[in-house]
Amino acid sequence: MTKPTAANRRTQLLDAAAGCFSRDGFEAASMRAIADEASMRTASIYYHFESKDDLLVAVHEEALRRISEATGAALHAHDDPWERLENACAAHLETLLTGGNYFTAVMAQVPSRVEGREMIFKMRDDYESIFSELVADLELPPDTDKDTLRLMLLGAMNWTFTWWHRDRDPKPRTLAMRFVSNLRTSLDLS
Amino acid sequence: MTKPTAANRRTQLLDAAAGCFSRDGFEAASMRAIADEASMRTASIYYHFESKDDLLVAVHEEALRRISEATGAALHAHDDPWERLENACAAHLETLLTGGNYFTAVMAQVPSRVEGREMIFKMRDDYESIFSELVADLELPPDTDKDTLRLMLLGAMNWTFTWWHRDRDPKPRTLAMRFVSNLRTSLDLS
DNA sequence: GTCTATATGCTGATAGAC
DNA sequence: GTCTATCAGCATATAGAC
Repeated sequence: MTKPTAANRRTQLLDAAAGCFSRDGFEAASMRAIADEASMRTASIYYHFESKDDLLVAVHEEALRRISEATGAALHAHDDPWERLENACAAHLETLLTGGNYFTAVMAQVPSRVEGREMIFKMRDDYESIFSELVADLELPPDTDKDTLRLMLLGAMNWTFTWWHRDRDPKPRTLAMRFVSNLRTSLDLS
Repeated sequence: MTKPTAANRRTQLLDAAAGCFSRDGFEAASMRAIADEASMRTASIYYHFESKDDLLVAVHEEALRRISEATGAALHAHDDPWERLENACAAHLETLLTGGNYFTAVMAQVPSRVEGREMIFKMRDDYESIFSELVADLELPPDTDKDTLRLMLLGAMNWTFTWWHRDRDPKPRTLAMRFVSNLRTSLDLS
């Protein structure tokens, strides 16, 4: 039995916001709907959060905290740089695709007028720097552009949320392995 | 000197809609703003389009018509399957990144309540089938999953619109070549 | 075809009681 | 901390004159 505290009411509200943003999109989600889903009145939200924009930033913070933790854990699990990359990709993709509302909410485009937009982009960049390090440790052909490689891999992974369905498509880990394998080996037999 | 006709007023309206959707996002863009940008009154829009949703579908139609034309033209330009793929990717990426408002508008998530959502997804699928054919023609190692390969490539390309800036990053064609090259050759030197 | 005028409803946010 | 009540504004869409 948990006592209701300011902290867990805030969490409850954040969950509700993630759910609404993820289902309806940020603009179409209303403060009323978020309040409903958290069993509160609209006005009560403003005790915990300054504004709707503030709520979006907080959802991003939580999502990036979670995925940083998951991907970061894979970082020191192996010696071989390619294996480290594989594992980080698997963690990234698993979190993204099966991590629930927070990630669906975060993968949408951030509307241009949102206060705190810059902070959101900064948090993303910070997280993605994990992949810069992973790619930097690879031994690559001298003409390979490492930025392009990192962005290619992140793009392939991040785009999956537009098409991936749990019941139809390969498991996130399988997908991650295939992505890395396609890069690592030569696909040209001709 | 062009006479104002229903057809070119419609085009003007479509351009305005693409601009507003691309700048503000679909939900945040208002019919007033679209009308303003087309130098009309709000009510006049409804002579040409049934609803705001209808406008979004029309913008998608036009965008997909344009990119299909560009990418399709690259399809028969070469004999070698890898060269054909390279060229189709270059065309896809060039159109996406330098094709203006229509593509910025189309790359955003389609809100779940939009009437005509299914039609939009069908148009996308139809377009992307070009890449299924291109990948089908490649000679690949027997354990390569062709769906994963296609989706990986399309993901890498489509995600570029979240980070690419004209003044900072490589030209679309260069990027496309690097993407394909990363797949075609082996990156693992160890 | 485009206009003016307006219906109807929902929006984010605030004031102030409890 | 949460509530009731409400503000002021903007949304999409329609009616009907011209």
